[in-house]
Amino acid sequence: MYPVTTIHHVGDYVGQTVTLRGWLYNKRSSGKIQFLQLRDGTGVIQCVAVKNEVGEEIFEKCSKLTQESSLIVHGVVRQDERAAGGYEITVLDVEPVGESVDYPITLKEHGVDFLLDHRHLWIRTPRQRAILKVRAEIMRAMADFLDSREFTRVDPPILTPSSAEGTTELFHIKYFDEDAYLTQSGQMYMEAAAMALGKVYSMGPTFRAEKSKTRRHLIEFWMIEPEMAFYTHEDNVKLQEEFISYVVQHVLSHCESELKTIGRDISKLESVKPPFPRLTYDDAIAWLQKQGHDIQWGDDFGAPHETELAEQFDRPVFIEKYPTNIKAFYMQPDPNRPEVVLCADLLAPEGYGEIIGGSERIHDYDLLKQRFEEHNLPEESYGWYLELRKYGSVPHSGFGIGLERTVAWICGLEHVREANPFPRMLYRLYP
RNA sequence: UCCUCGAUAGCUCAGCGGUAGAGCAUCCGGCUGUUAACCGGAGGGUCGUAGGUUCGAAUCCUACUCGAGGAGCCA
Repeated sequence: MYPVTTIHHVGDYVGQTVTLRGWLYNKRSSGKIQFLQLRDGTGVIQCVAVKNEVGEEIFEKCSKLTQESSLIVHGVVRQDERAAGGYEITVLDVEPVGESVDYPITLKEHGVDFLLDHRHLWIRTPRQRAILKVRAEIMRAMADFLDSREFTRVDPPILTPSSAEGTTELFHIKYFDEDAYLTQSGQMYMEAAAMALGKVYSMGPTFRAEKSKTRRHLIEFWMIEPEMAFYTHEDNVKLQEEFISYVVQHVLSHCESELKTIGRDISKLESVKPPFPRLTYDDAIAWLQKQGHDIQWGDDFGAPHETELAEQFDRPVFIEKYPTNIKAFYMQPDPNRPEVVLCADLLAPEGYGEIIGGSERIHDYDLLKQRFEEHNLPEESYGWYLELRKYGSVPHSGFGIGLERTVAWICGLEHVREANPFPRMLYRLYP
């Protein structure tokens, strides 16, 4: 019996015999020597089997292994300059575990459609593994940042009686004899939680039944939604830039090899530190008009507008104080200019678009009740939300960050579908 | 929902009116340092579906199906 370890830790065992367990990523052979590329989820390492050294029987076992067969390898860890990761294994013995016949994903090129149909296998490749590691590290950094600032994680429901904003299409399901919808945002519940616990955040899936078909959209995606009692718009924006900067710097220092595998140009991330540039909606419209765009005050930005605005800066940019009537009903009007609201969207650089939407929320009972009437929102569904303003209401703010867009930006991905392990897209529910 | 593009071997693609092709993968053989290894050989096809034009259609036309990229909406 030899110590069992992982590829990530073989450096601690140089000169010793260890046991590794994993899958055969690739194999090259040359008559009397075979090179087995073993992967175990923590990395890839080359295991060398020489016929004269291991003997006929073990050499034969190696030659029968096919791509993605699972196996246990016993061998000596050796430092070797020729190896990609710096270490190699000299094979003493192999134990085949599960065979793999006609593995569909080869090491050559594949099309997107084929890869998505085989997503359950595609995630085994080094690039996809690296993206999933970065995603996990981003979520860890987000939670660490918020936990260290005394936020409490609260999980809002996924089944809801109706929508938060009333605009987007929701997934409708039967809830026994009632109608229910899959959540499109936990925000309203987080507002209730903030009145109970002060500073809270959620992390979970949200659903939009929109027929969106672009590289920035998924039908099911994850949001992180912090909500803070007594926070003003200004406090909110400041928290967001510290939050994003912490996450990016954390990934840079913890995921160096993953970012390299993905091929990310990390010089574009190093500058992501506070303060972030800020434009008011007014400034942004004026700037776009100067660039020759046909856009008027009161219009919302399109994707090309967002890209052009963000391209001016080397870090994310806030666009704040949008016109009241193009934003959600619950946003607090600017006391000096009621035609705009105290909100900010954060646009990521390099054309990744909006990654955060946040605002100060209306805390006044009468104003919120008036908004309900203006937007024809049924009080039987939203009564509880209005009631929060009746019992010790306080100014409060929050924001929602789209996880897949953040992962896509930090990893430099072409499309958000690679940022989710099993993406749900228009026309794609399998696997 | 709209606009654009695509569908040929398991995969990636070429062929664009006259006998269905290549590389990779698979199988067989060779090779003691390979890095998407290489060299030789073999098997592998209802050219997305339906109809039309033509002496003849993978190729031209029409419809449909499926997918991709973009727009709108959003995170």
